[in-house]
Amino acid sequence: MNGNAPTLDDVARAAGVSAATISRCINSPDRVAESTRRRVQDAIDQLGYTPNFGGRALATRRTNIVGAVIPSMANAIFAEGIQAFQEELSREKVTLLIGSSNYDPDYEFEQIQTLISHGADGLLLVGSNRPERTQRFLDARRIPTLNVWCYQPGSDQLFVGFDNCRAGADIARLVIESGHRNLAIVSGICEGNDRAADRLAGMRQAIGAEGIDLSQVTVLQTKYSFEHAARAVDTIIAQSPRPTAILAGNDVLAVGLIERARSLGFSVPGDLSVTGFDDISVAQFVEPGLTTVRVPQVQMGQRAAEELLAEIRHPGSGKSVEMLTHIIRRGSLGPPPA
Amino acid sequence: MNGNAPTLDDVARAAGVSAATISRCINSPDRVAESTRRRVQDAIDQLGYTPNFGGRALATRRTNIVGAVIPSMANAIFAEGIQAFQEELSREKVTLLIGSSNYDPDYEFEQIQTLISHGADGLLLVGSNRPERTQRFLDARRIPTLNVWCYQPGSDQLFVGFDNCRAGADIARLVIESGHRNLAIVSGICEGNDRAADRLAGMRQAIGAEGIDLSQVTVLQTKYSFEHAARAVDTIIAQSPRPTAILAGNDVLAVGLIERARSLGFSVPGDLSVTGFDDISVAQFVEPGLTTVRVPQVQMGQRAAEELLAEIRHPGSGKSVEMLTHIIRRGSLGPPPA
DNA sequence: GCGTGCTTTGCAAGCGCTTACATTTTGTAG
DNA sequence: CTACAAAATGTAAGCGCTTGCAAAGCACGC
Repeated sequence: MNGNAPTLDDVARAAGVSAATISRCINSPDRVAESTRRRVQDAIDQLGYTPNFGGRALATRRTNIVGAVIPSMANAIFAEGIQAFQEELSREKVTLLIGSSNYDPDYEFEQIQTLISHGADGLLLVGSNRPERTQRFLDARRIPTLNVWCYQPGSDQLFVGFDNCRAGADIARLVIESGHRNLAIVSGICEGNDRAADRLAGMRQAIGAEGIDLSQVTVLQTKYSFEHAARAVDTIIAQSPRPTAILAGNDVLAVGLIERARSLGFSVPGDLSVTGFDDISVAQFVEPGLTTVRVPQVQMGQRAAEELLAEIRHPGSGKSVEMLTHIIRRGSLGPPPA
Repeated sequence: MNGNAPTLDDVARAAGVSAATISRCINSPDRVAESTRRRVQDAIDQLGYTPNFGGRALATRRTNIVGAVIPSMANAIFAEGIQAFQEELSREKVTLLIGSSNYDPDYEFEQIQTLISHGADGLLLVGSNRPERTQRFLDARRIPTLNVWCYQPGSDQLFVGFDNCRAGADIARLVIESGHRNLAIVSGICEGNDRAADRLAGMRQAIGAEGIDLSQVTVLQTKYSFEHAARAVDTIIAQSPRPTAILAGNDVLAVGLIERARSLGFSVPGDLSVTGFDDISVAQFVEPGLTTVRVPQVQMGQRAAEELLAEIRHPGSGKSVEMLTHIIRRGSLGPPPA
């Protein structure tokens, strides 16, 4: 913080009124006369005054900060949702403090502590299965917390998300309906990642329900990158009988799969169909376009902001919301080769 | 912040010492007797005490927060650099507060004010040309500030970045050396974006220097998205003589260009060469791979953190650093058609 | 026993802000 | 023109923490 930052008193002196009036000008402008307000505003602009956060936090016992911990900032999946979340917050003059956990529960806990100790009034977290310890801490502190990207009906926690399991089942069913019986799944790493795990579970469930022998379905778990997906392709095409469709746990993997398959000389979807999950922006620009599950990121972010703020302002008033996903059909899914 | 959070006084009472002693226990443990320290620590653990951030900020006039304002969180370009920046900061127990400006100078100013009023000890900003008003505010407050993604030798501001103009010239020169004389440029929007403007300027400069008539080179400025790039292609291929190479101001545009060109039946690079800028991860996965300028994002983020912290702790000690870019050659650039 | 210099602790004054309450100004009806 | 309510503004008491300063405790040598 800066030594020469102007304070309320400075502004008060400049405007010739008391500090209290300045404070009111800022926090409840209608309780102050029009003329004074203008004078005060001038003084504020003149001095470049900004309220001191510490002082304010101390006096109101509110920080107007909410924290979010996302698995990673280095990829686009969470970016749009977080952006929407932030926009919604800033409309309410609430600031967002972001931490990233690198998909590591311990690191997530650390980040949560940091956010709390910086006074976060509430927390946005991705997914829901976290270690005992983390949950205990959250409960003990009674921090309003909201989970996104998943939805668990009947839980006492707050969710704004969708049912990954069902969505996974939906896309698997579509693939089967297109005629495929030889399938492979390339999932993200499921450990510590309930979204990935649920998607996979949903896919398997649907596949089993359609009467396909699950033991014949290769499942590969792989890191979130084009490269890792490419390697998975090599494994899969070596199998016999060769799968005619690969279900990917997310779009990055799917794109990686497609690129690799094509550069190996396979036609997509002629020889091999591929589906994704997330509908990130490359999904429609890859050749062929990716058939995938559209996740309503932006609405999710907005709604999460609304509900979390509600919960913060009036504990108990935030509601869980289930969002719906739907499948976007593009060229990457076709019938199996004859 | 939580209503029932224990305070210093609570701990003091529990431990049977004064609040001052507790404070010292936390901030300079060696100034307090071993036995007391243990007793105090017990009380702290017992109560689950965490220092109140507001109170502390107020008293020390330090927050250990640094702010960053990036143009957008919704794309991957800044994500990796910011991630590195944050990792470096958290090593020093400094927290990062992120704002995004949506490429809008007014909004950027607003975000800067928010960050400052939340007590940011220093600021990371992208690019360097901002409105008079913003600069005045920054100067008046004497906030340690560091600019990334660009480099201006001889400025009194702090930079950790590279010379966009030179890099733009480099890639243009490479294209020309590959034999192309009919060029088009698809740039990002330059207004309020010195990186885009500098890249474009560098390209034009190099093109002129190679004896090509600049008035024959179409320059399109377009928004940052695959779609907008696609539209640009339509304009460019309608020209006569048709350009044999398109220089894009960034990789997203370049990828959009390639996809569109190919879906119109043009071969890349057979009929049309394309180059990008940034080297984002899709660049190597698009078909053909994108010839582009590699920007050392991660190092930039790390180094920025170091220098900014230095400047915060000892004003005047932060140094500007010029990073180097280099060209990554992939398949998208070839000789012009015969 | 006492003064000396040290370590350990407590006291109390803020840091900048909000807000309940007190006071002044203004508006309005009688 | 007065009386009184309502609106506008001021006063001052904290919010939880740090820190300069003062006081107290201690070991030591004389």
